[in-house]
Amino acid sequence: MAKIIASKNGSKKDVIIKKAAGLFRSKGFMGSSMREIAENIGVEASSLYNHIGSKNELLQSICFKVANDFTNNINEVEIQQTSSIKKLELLIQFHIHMMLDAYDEVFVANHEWKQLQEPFLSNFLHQRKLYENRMIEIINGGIKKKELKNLHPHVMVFTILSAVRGLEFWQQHKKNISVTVLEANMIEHLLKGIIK
Amino acid sequence: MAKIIASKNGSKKDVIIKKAAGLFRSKGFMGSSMREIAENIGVEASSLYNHIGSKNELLQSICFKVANDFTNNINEVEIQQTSSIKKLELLIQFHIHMMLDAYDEVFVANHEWKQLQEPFLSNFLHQRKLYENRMIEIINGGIKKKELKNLHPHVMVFTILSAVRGLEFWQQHKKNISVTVLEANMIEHLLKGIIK
DNA sequence: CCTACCGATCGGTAGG
DNA sequence: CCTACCGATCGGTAGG
Repeated sequence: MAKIIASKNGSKKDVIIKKAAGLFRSKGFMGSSMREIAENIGVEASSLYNHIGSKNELLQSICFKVANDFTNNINEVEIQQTSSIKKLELLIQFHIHMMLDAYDEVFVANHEWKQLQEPFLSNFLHQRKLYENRMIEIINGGIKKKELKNLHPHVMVFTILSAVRGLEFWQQHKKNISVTVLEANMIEHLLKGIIK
Repeated sequence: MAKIIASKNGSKKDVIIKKAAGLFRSKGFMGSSMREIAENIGVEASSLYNHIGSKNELLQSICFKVANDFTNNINEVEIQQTSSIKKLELLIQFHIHMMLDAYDEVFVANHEWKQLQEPFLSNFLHQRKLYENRMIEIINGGIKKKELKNLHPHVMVFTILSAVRGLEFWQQHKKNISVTVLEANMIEHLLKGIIK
């Protein structure tokens, strides 16, 4: 009769979500069973249902927590009185830090959102679309003010967003490359290129 | 008693693999059943086993076809007598074209390789590691010849590799952006940056 | 190529 | 929180 131990900054539900995020990242949503999550925590699968409604609800919690974090950040960035370049830098920085602080969750939101059920799937995609559009607006502002090259804004946005997702790989090389180097190098690369 | 129709340039097995790639991309490997693949083709699930050995074998065929295509390309690029910049450009170009010509397969190789069984999983990761190392060597050459900035080669490699993966998103915007614009913009961005 | 079927495992519920 | 269990679905096989 083991028990789920709620931590200081999280309910039992949060403990389950955290374990689920780790498992969903390493084995995928469809490849992870409720029995595995339960085993990881030390209880029977059926006990989980005292704290959560369904497996899909776990995925929803993970995906929207991540989406909301990014939305909140761009809210702050948008109102700053600074150049478009600096705004992009702030956004990239936040993506890098999210990837380090909430690796499992960001990974799952990036890879498993397709398994979301309606209406959550549509909501998630809508929120991501809005985020992209707001990035495009920042870039359009930069092009108008001649801060940025006149490249296709949409291409720039998903080049940047995709590049920061590459930090998933980086998790395996943590020891060799420091966060500071990584951040500086990546921002340099994505803003100023690599040709000398 | 429907039959699998082999096309001119592919056996019945190839037809099954192609359908599987499409399904694995849209629903994930674990989220796709053999019954769904069969239904897509118009036969019963058990009939598939006259042409293939197992579900995992389908994933293997997809992942290694893609891996081999990339390996063959870097073989050709490496021996060319040209600058490191041109070599990177050729590699990026090939990634873009693979993403367009074999979208499903590249997507599956990128997202579902984790579901590979041993020893295929190790082989796949090894092959990818070799590819990355060869890109790093090209970049190191460019740094020595002062063609490229002295940034961390590994960070450059996965910034580039991740960025081209962003073309997955682009599939949804095909109508608005031409391949030519996309290719030129992305290469400009990844090599020379976006700051004016 | 199909019908018929196997054992295993799944998400989830009832009831205590 | 657990035991016991449900119906559904899975990958795969036997046999024709």
